[in-house]
Amino acid sequence: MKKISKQAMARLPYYLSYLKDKKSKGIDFVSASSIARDLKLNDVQVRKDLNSIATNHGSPHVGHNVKNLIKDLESYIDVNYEKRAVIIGTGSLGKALMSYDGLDSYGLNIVCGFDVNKNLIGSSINDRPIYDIKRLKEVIDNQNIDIAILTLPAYVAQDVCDILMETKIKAIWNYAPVKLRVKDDVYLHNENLASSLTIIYKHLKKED
Amino acid sequence: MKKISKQAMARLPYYLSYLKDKKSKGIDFVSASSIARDLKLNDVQVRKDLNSIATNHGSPHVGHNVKNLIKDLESYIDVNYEKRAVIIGTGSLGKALMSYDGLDSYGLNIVCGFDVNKNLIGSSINDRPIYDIKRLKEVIDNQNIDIAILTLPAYVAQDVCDILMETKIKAIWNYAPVKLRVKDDVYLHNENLASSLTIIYKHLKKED
DNA sequence: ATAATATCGGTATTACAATATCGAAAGGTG
DNA sequence: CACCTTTCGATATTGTAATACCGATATTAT
Repeated sequence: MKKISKQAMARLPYYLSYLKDKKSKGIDFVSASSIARDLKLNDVQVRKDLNSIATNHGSPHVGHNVKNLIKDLESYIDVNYEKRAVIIGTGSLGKALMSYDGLDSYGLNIVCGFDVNKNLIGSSINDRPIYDIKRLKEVIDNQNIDIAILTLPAYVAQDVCDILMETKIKAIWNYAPVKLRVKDDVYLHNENLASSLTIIYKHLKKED
Repeated sequence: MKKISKQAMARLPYYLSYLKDKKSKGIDFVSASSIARDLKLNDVQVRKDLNSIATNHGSPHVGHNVKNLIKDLESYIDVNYEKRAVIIGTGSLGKALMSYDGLDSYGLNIVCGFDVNKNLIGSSINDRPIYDIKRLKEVIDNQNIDIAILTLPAYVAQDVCDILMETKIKAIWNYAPVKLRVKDDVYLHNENLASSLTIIYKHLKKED
């Protein structure tokens, strides 16, 4: 499998969703050109992306086999292998993500949540228990947790992150608006809803 | 105000959060170099970003005035002016975002939700009512809604989007994994949690 | 007062992703 | 059966954002 850019990686779920839709409509072949048209991408870019992940080539005037492409994408993204995650911080965003099941189809299993609030500890959201944050290391190490989703206030994020560095965690999906220090072997991915809003606002102002 | 890139725009909330933290600790001046160190960015990049949005220059060996920078960032991002939004599709993700109040401080007011499900219509989440999706145009046009947040299944997204094109909506924040067709004067911003997951998964696999 | 140092802003340069161009191959059309 | 169209993959080229470099300036230290 070839190495592809982050941006290309981010496009894969769009291809997957698009192809599943085509498959459900009984369409067996699609060309890179038509994908590009429908997803508003450049056709060369689509071909490059697909070539990086597909095991078979497309053929001129026919395109790619839809079922094979789906299989290739799913295997490349690795949706069929269970990834175990925990949510740290069950405030409004953490609660929100614990209630959200939309990533199930990507093999993500949110096992439980953690908090410091005594009133929340022991309760559960969407059938997922909330534990005392003191149990972080114990739970992560014993329950084979791969991913920690950080949905907590900025000022405690680094402290919790430091505790995580003592565990077997492999990746952190950070929603706090800070850049965290992590060990080299832990992958850090930053998400920031405010970043999106900032971009949207700029476009609102243009019209005013 | 100079034009800055999308990526730079996405960094602004990090600067803002960082500076507010410094301010709360009683720090009055901060250098671009130290910001770069702490946020793990390149110092030249930070200077370029700050120069684009700041009204005052920083001075050598002193840095920038924290309070002024915060003011400049807030005014550039436009957090003090209320932006009114609706959530379309109150499934698990829509419900999640309606429960989330973290964007209040960015001036985002989520006014209400919309759904087709008779059981949900008339109820409310986090004190925000859920209306019948048939009332979309009426509510958006009469209540000065700027932003529509789309949290609905991929196969209905374009249909709803087409209805939105008949309203006064100014921007769409799309969480459905499809690329929508919109009018030129409506700004479309795509968000895809699966894109982030895809990138994270790739790094998990490396270590295995 | 003078030297050392940290920081600034502006101007290259580099790196990387997106796009344009091209010849070849497969299928359809007159 | 020859020709046109669509699509392919490979190889430039372009465009944009990140980074490195450089001279200038302000503060601190000797």
